[in-house]
Amino acid sequence: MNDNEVIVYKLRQIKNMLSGYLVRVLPQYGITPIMMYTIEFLRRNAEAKAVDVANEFGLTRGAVTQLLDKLEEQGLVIRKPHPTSRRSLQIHITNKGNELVDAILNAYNQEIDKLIKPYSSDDLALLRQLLDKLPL
Amino acid sequence: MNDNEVIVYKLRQIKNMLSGYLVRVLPQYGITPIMMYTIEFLRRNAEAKAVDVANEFGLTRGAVTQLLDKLEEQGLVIRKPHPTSRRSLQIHITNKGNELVDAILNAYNQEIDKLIKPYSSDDLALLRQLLDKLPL
DNA sequence: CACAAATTGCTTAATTACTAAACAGTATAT
DNA sequence: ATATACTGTTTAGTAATTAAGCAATTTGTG
Repeated sequence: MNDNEVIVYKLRQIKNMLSGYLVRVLPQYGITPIMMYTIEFLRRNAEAKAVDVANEFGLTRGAVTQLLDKLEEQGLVIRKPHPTSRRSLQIHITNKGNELVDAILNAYNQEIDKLIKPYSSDDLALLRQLLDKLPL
Repeated sequence: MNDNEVIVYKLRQIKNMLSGYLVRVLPQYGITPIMMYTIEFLRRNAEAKAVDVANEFGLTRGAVTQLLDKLEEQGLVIRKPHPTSRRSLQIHITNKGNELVDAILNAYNQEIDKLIKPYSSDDLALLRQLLDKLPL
């Protein structure tokens, strides 16, 4: 295999490892991947409406209604009136929601840290430089 | 953010990008991620039984029965009698199954290739060396 | 301005992927 | 030989999702 093929293969392995970890661990926190991703998305986009969540994840608006129902039942988010449009929602993340996602991300990042444990600090700096070039 | 944090963040972005691509593209091929992964697993483990598929993906045996039903309906695999144990199955991937997965992997790898397009061949060699150190 | 068209969120019925539990046939171990 | 374990299947139920339609609101246009 040439460099290119090996790199593609390794990136897939990284993806499978990370996906697998999330799927195994999230049930312990009582939420699903889409619930986790939604809260993360709302953190990065505080002004996002329900329809934005639908577009971000390729869900229907109906699915988002029910997703928000569950998140709200668990006290992770609160639906609020939108400040400028009465047909839209503004979705507020509760302290509980933020703390839950922080805890999950913390555990998740520790898992990823295990991956890069073999690297020296020189390697890490080099890897960072290389990853910074990715068009993400 | 220090090197470590940036790397963890970038690895997550890579994972999200790859997962998202698969989820968007697989429906066009008429199969689901688990169907795709199952055929890939069976390619790497020609002697695998249904119960091995269940263990590999954390499914119940009942779920695998139905998964194989679908794969067989679409002509992607064939259940065969196991050569040594009459209570087990041997699962044969058809030409159609192999060709389908080849086509998907080809498209998928091209997508990943886009990611690493910015790299010079020196960068690629370096990146490969670094990725080779990952404990995967 | 008036009113048609588009947007937004919600509801409901159906679909899909899955589990849990029970079953039948087969293999293993004592 | 007989109990125990393994393998795959079936069935009923659950959870996440879509599609389609509704109501309220907003936007665009004559």
